[in-house]
Amino acid sequence: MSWLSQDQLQGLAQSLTLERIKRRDTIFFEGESSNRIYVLLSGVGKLSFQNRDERVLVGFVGPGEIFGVSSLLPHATRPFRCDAFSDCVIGIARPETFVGLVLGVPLERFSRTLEVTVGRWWITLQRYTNFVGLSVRERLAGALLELAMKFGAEDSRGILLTLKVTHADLAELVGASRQRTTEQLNDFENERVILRDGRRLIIVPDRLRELVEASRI
Amino acid sequence: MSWLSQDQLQGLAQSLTLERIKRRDTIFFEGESSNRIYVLLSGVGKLSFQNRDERVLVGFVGPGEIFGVSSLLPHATRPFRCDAFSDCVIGIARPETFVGLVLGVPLERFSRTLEVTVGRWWITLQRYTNFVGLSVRERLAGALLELAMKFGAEDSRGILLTLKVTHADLAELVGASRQRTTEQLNDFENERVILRDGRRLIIVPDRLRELVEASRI
DNA sequence: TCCGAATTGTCGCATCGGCGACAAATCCAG
DNA sequence: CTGGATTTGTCGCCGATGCGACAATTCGGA
Repeated sequence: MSWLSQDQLQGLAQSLTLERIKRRDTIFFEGESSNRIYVLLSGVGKLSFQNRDERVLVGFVGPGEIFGVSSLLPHATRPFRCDAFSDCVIGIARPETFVGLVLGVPLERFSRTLEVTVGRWWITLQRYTNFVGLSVRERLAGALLELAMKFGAEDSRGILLTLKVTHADLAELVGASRQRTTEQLNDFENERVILRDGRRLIIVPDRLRELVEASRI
Repeated sequence: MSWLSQDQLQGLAQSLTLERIKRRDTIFFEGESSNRIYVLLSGVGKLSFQNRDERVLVGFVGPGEIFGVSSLLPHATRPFRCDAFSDCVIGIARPETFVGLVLGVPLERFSRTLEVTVGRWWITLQRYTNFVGLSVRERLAGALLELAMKFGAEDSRGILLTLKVTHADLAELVGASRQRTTEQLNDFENERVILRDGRRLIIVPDRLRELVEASRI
């Protein structure tokens, strides 16, 4: 914790609420709204989430690390859950207090800065973690949906992708072969999940979302 | 760009250097040291990197977005390269100026805060993007190396993992089946890339690194 | 407009890896 | 110390997907 001045350390120590967590107990659940930030004082934490029927272990938290960071983003919910991998002692703080102490800036301002700068990482990380264990079909569905959100224009038939991406681009995006991507896109077209206007894609978000949700039961 | 006050917007506008980039030209390369931050004023950018022999497309950058964010972290190099996916107009700023304007805090302070809070996301994102297109063998090698860095203790024979992880844990971490993970760990043991002390793992980082590097040619 | 280049469509084959099933080894709580 | 629970080791089968090859189509610059 040597990144703080002596004063800051003292201030932080005072505003932390300490708690002991037994091995395998949960510190927070995925989907909860995030209004606390944590410091791991001793032990090891485990970040994970449930993707379809399999657990994805996102990473471990070591002593001295700060976690539960989604509380620093605007209107964020926990994307992962955190369990004690061994017996832990944690410090709990309100994000307002934490940011005020460490940076001397109001949380709201810091939040917004985070959002516009590292927000993309956040989104991208969620895409990648979600993709673990999913088939090409599902990864592609997710990617199309994300593209539609970002580069879509309303159309009578759905959302028109204003970005002219080749199948090879999409393949690189979802980590699949070009051929498989072509085949899957054709399947989607047959199922009316996407339409084509020349080489432009029109996405029917509702149908696509069904596919993605189906994988998230 | 509505997240800034009128004053801030003006200040930012003044300190941005504008540049036009033609489609397919590169804005920055992976591995470069990051000392500039960018705002995409028009066009679309593409973030990608080369993993072994295949390109991984990490994501697209849309108008109004800020990119090249690794320049906000201490001693960072670009993890991805950025190309203009269509003709672009970009604004370039020094990170010091940007942070001063947006937050009114010295860059160094902000950097450190970023590092201890969202730094883990950064690392994790790199792990996940690197894993795309790799075999279980290579993913496992990478994960072991990461664990050794984080939870390792020096040992005469290598790095002793102080974390007692089961094969099932490792499997969840790399997105593989438990059986496959067991088999691969045995292969590693036969190749003397890892050793065992009971159920404790001892990692020989040099050998393991060879495996990971081999995949990165 | 026209032609080479890029993109899309479609095979078949080889392989990686998931999954069920079960035995063996090891651990831990009483 | 001991017995059930957990973890590890090992099969065999099979589906998903990568990859090479090539034709058909479409695009975009001269």
